[in-house]
Amino acid sequence: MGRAPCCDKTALKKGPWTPEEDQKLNAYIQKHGQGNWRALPKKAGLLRCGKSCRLRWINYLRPDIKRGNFTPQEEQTIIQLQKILGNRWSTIASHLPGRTDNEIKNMWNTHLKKRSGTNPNTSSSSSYSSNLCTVQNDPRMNIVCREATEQNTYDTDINRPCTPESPNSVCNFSYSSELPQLSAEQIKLFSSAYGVCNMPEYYQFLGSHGNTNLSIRSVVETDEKKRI
DNA sequence: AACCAATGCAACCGCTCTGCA
DNA sequence: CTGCAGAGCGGTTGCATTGGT
Repeated sequence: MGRAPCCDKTALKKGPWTPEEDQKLNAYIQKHGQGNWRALPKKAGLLRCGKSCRLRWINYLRPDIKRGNFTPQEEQTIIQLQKILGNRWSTIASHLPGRTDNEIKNMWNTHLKKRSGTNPNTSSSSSYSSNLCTVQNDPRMNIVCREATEQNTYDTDINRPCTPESPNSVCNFSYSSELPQLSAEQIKLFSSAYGVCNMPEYYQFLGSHGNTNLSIRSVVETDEKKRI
């Protein structure tokens, strides 16, 4: 016995959306808001799977979607973040307002992958599921994160804010004691992804802690205090 | 003009994650 | 603690368009 299908596919329409369907979906969400995608198609009078409706809304109909070509700055951001995060498109998309994960993924696969010279076989996403995953392939980038299965203090969702109320959201990156410290360039890359700090100070701070375990939150907090 | 290959994008599929009973 | 349902994510596919011969 296999997994139950998410919806009855036999009676559902597939393929490109028509303007009428877009209008129905749009009208329904304007009136009732997002949520309960499974029930939405029926209520909105659409012969579509809930997943399909969600995708259509998120990637195309949402009012805050930015249309048109990517700016060079956006492209740079994608390249940098992909180096650090791997193919975590939704996380990357959260750094680019108005852009969707699907759009970014397509952009990467069709344009940026070639330009950045990334070998698809060594992308960090493939190593992400291992117990200790190296964020970057450069052996000097010794930021390793422990899987949640090993330590509950690590949270794989970097978007979730680290707050005192949710200690499990602390991103506990540890620096292996046998390995050299990060280069300034690597720190810059890392920091630009998280938007956390002022380079020279941050580099000094990390350098001074290069051989100890530390949490990103404490780095950020200490750095902010220093600047206040 | 006709054909074919390459490209780009929208949408689908299947798996994982999360919240809740 | 466990199992289930719904939501979310990333990889892949299919098709329309574009460019080259």
